[in-house]
Amino acid sequence: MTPPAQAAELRRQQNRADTRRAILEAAEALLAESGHWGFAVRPLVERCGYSAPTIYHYFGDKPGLIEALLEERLQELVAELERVPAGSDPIAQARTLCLAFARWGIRNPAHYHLMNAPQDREPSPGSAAHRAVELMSDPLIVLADGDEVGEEQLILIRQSLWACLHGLISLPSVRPDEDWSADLLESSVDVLLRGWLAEFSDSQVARGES
Amino acid sequence: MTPPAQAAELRRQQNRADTRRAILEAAEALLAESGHWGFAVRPLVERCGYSAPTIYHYFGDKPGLIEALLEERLQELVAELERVPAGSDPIAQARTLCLAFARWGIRNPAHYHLMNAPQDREPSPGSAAHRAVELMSDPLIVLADGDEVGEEQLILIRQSLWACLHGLISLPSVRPDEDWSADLLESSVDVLLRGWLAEFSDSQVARGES
DNA sequence: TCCGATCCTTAACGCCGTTATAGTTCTGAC
DNA sequence: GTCAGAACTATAACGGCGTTAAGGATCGGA
Repeated sequence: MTPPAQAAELRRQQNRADTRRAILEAAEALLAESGHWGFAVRPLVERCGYSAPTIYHYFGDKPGLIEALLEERLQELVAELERVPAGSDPIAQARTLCLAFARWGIRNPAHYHLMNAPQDREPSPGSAAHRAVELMSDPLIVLADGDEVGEEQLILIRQSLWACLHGLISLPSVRPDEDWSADLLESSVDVLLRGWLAEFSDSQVARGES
Repeated sequence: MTPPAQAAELRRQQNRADTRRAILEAAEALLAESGHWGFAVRPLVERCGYSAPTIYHYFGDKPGLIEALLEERLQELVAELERVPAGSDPIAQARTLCLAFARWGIRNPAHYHLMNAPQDREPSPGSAAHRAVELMSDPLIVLADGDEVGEEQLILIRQSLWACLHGLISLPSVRPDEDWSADLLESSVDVLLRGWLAEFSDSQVARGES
């Protein structure tokens, strides 16, 4: 490729990145204003100055646009999760990870809702969503390696935490009329972790006795 | 009112009830087939044989139709909740109520989803939804009367149970790809109730020590 | 110079919830 | 018996949604 061609290619890529960015920023603003309902292509067309086929040119379809929107916010979440030290206590690590994840969801209710919408794509292996799942599973893997708890029970704990966190994140945004306690998230996570801990130290005792 | 007029009025009311029932039954069937996405007025028009304005004549708008749909299923839930004996142990009662509620939600994922949709109306005081909320709160009221736990903490427990149950009900229907454990609901409810029980017997100890 | 790829637009399609308009039927009063 | 009006139902449309077919403009490379 000749030097002027390289320069032209660069400029083209830059333009492409710029329009993508402009559309995504308008989309973020629209989502913040309108919530997950009300987030539609046509208002986005009005706001970003590009026509609908342009948006489809860059993102394929609406789920693709949402995927790009989520990717950005999920990178923030991944950064927070990566800041949690592995440490020696996997329970404390799990606690911190759960709180970080839930607080991210509560801070970004519309994004969280879109993440669990039926139109959601499978997270590709390189995506931030995939990385976030890996990070959330880390302390459970440590527990599994430590042989302190069986495989099945570990799956049960993971699913229980996941489901309850989902409820703690989504229900307050679904029922804004309720006066939600400020301690709800933290105390619920504590109760869950302590409860599950007691569950499998009991089973250890049981194993010791048998 | 003359006797023939009474008969005519009765016949009219019967016709009205019959068409309402026919529309609702078609709607139930459509919801069962298509899920909460895909539940739309036009397919219902095709299925029930009445035109769209007729449906709007009977139910006002789509949320009104959904409300009528929910009312029926919620009456089933209320019947189940009423069958739970008050007994002497409010914890055991709460456990049974939580499990009954969650299993109803898991059995009727589309109805449960519609119940928490943004278009949902406030439950009117006479509705089955209102009655269900009352029944779910019963054991917590007993605990409050027993003075075993403070008002604030009671709200916290109620919200925690509500939110976690919401997650345990809705997440499996949102993520059908995950291989959800059969024990998930029951063991999670147990962990939560035992955890909260420990939480406020601890605080009783703390109060005794202070 | 001209080809082809890229970028972007206008205009439309088929779906949705909803409603204006109007035709039919049946009730109740004169 | 007649006639106003209420109740019931239908056709056809409106505006908004996600999406796309068709075509024009721009621009780098042969």
